[in-house]
Amino acid sequence: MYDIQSLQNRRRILRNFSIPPVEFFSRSAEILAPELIGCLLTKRTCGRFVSGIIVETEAYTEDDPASHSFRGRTVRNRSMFKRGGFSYVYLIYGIHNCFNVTSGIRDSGEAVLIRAVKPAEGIDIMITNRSTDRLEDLCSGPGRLAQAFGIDREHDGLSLRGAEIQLLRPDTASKIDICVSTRIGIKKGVDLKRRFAHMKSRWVSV
DNA sequence: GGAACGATTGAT
DNA sequence: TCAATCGTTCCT
Repeated sequence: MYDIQSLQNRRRILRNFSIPPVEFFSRSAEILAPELIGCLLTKRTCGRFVSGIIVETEAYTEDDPASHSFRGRTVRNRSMFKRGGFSYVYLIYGIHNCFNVTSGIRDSGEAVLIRAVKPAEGIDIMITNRSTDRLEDLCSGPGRLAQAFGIDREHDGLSLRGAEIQLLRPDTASKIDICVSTRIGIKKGVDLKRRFAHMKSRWVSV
């Protein structure tokens, strides 16, 4: 579908973002996770684009009992051991997909879970995918976000500097107030403060 | 081969 | 508070 309004909206959004260098992702998950707040996650789908500004993340490292990589490499978590800048997508509770950004060097087994974004582009697609038109419910939570973007395990292991999914960094560093807290929904590593959220954002989960 | 469980969500 | 739902992991 040729949609001049969508194209104009995309041009306006992309004006302030660009593909970060590989080194951006090669830092440890704890460093990268807060840096991803304010970045743009964008995905191509059926000739259109869905995108949003990241407002909530969580860091997972290999020495962390809550991390999928804690017990080493398996069939499911193998993407976590790629170098930084790739997707790690897994199914949770047999129902929901969760989207992660790998970080660190190759074999380090680190990733950042993207828990929420502020919808920016393709909101009509998100509404269709999510079967709700309540904007706060579209992408506030990892399962919701993946559903809104149409992300599933088919998108596991993709480069986030590639054609299908891109993670773009703002060109000008603006000061963002970030709230650090314990992570959501885990039973191990509960005391580690590795959740990062845009302060007072209406778009974060819980 | 089988059991237990999980980085969640939505309805009650 | 609880059910949904299934791939992965780990144990036998």
